[in-house]
Amino acid sequence: MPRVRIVTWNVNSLKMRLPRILEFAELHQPDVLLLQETKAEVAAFPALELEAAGYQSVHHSAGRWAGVAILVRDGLELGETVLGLPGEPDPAEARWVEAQVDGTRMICTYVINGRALDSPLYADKLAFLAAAADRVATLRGAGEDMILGGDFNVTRDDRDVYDAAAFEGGTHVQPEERAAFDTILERGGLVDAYRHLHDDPDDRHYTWWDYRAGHFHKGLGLRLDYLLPSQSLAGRLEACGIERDFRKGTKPSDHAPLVADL
DNA sequence: ATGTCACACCGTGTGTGA
Repeated sequence: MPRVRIVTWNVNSLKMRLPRILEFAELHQPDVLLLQETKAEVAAFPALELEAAGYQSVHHSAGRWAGVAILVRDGLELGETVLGLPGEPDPAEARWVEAQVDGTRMICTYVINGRALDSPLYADKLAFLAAAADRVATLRGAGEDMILGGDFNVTRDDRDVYDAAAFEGGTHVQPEERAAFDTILERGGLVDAYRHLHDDPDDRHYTWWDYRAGHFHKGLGLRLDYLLPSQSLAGRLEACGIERDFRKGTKPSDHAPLVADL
């Protein structure tokens, strides 16, 4: 695989965010984009606009909610695609899509939020994370290199949370969620690309900020978005960073893009 | 500040999901 720039970005509606996505593509020239929360019907997917910008795409749609897509720059080979995750709680929610890109499997996921610890959706979240671990273990066993990226709705440790006390008793910070995340890394043989390059005890950089109450302006965010390459690819990591500028300006998503060069 | 944004629906607001 030649040097690639890969991006994960929860865009919170592809339709609303298309101008910012095209702006981002023009500025940063990514080779692969993993997009979550497309919130677009199949027929509403802006394939022609993306083709005009130089990208082929695969979209797994759930209509008005969730939805994930992989965009691949012209010149890279977009091969086999897979829609859905074996064993996921509700396949109709469209939270997992895979595509072979020049022989490397790119995977884009939007993990179930969970809402609250006493919600059935929280059990579904843990089940989804377990199914993801099974899937990456299967792929690893088949000898495949991969890059799994997306919005995991989990922080890995308290560095990833602006105020751990404020989240006590809530989702996104629980030890069982974090353990489920670590199991994905272990069983898939994957590396947290951002932490691989930025592991200072005081490194506090976030990828999501609530739209409300000026949280972005106040620096109150969470690190929820990840790029997880196979260990065999991680040695080639040159850079991994968060493009905070795309959380600003006109009609931003509540997530910033996470970019890795490898 | 319980503070915003985006979706669908016959809608000029309300419910749902984040």
